[in-house]
Amino acid sequence: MVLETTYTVMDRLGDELQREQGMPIRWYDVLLHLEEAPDARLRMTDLAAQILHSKSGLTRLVDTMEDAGLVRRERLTSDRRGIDVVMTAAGLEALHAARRIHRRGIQQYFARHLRDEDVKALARALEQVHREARTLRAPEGRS
Amino acid sequence: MVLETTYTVMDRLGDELQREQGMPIRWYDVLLHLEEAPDARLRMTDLAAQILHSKSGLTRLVDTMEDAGLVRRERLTSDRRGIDVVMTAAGLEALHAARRIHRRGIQQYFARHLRDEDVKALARALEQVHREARTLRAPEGRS
DNA sequence: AAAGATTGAGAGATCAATCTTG
DNA sequence: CAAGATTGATCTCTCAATCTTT
Repeated sequence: MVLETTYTVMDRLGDELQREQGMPIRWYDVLLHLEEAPDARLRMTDLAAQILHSKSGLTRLVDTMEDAGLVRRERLTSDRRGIDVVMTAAGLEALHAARRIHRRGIQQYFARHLRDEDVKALARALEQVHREARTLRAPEGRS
Repeated sequence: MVLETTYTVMDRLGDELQREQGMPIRWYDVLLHLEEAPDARLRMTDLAAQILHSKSGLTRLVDTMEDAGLVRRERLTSDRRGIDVVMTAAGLEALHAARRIHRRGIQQYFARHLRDEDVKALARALEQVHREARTLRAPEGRS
C-alpha cells in the first residue's frame, strides 16, 4: 500500500511538472543535485551514480538538457578524461519554477494529510529504511 | 525523502524478484491483480487501467507473459471484441514463489524499521493520500 | 460511429563494447 | 592496463493510427 501510493503520487507529480513546465522529472532531479553541489557542477560519473543506474543513461540525458540550454559540459583542465556538468543561468531559473510546482504538489497530495507527529515519526523511520536499502545497492552493475 | 526512499526500496524489491525468480516486477503486478479478480481473469482493458497507462503496453506485456506460460488469452463468447487474460496453473505457482520473495523484502527493508503505532499512523494517512492522488488521474490520456 | 485490442513509431533507460586520456 | 565518457543494440512503455466487432 505504501508502495502503490507513493508510486501514484510520484506519477502525478511528474505529470504536473511535465504539463505545466514542460520539464521531465529527471531533469528536475539533475538540477536539484547540481544545485546542492559545490559551484553547481558535478562529474558525469558522480551525477550518474546519484540519479540513474547507468552512465550511458546520463550521457543521453545531459545531451537533451544541453540542447535545452539548462546545463553545459565543461572538460576538466586537470584530468582531461573527466567532464563536469554545470548548471546554466537558464537552468537555475527553470529549477526555481519547477520547484514551486513540485512543492505545491507535495503539499497537495502529501503533507496536507499528515499530522505533525506523523511526519516526525515517518521521517525517523524512513531514515532507517533508506539507509538499509541504499547499503545493499551495488554501485553500477548488480552482482 | 519519502519519495526517494520508497523509490529506492521499490527498486531493490524489483531487483531481488528479477534475480531470484527471473520475474520482472510488472509480471508480479499482473499476477496479483489476476489473483484478486473473480475466476482469476480480467479484461485486457481493465487490467491495463490497473497496471499501466496504456492499453498497448498491456498488449505487449501479456504477449511475453503468454510466451512464458503464466497467463493465456481467451476470446469472450458473449462479446467477441473483448479478450480475457486468465492466469494459468504455472502462473499461480510463479505468483506464490514471487510473493515469498517480495514479502521477505518488505519485511527486511520496511516493516522491520517501523513500530506498530507508526504503521497504523502511516496506513491511515496514506489511505487519504492515495485517494487524493488517484482521483485526479485521468483514465487514459491526460488532458 | 464507438468499443476493444493491436501495430508502428518514438522516448528513455540499461548493458556490453568502444574510444580517449592517464 | 584503468578510469571516464560515449555509442550501438535492445527492452519497456506511451501515443497515435488501424483493424475488428458491435
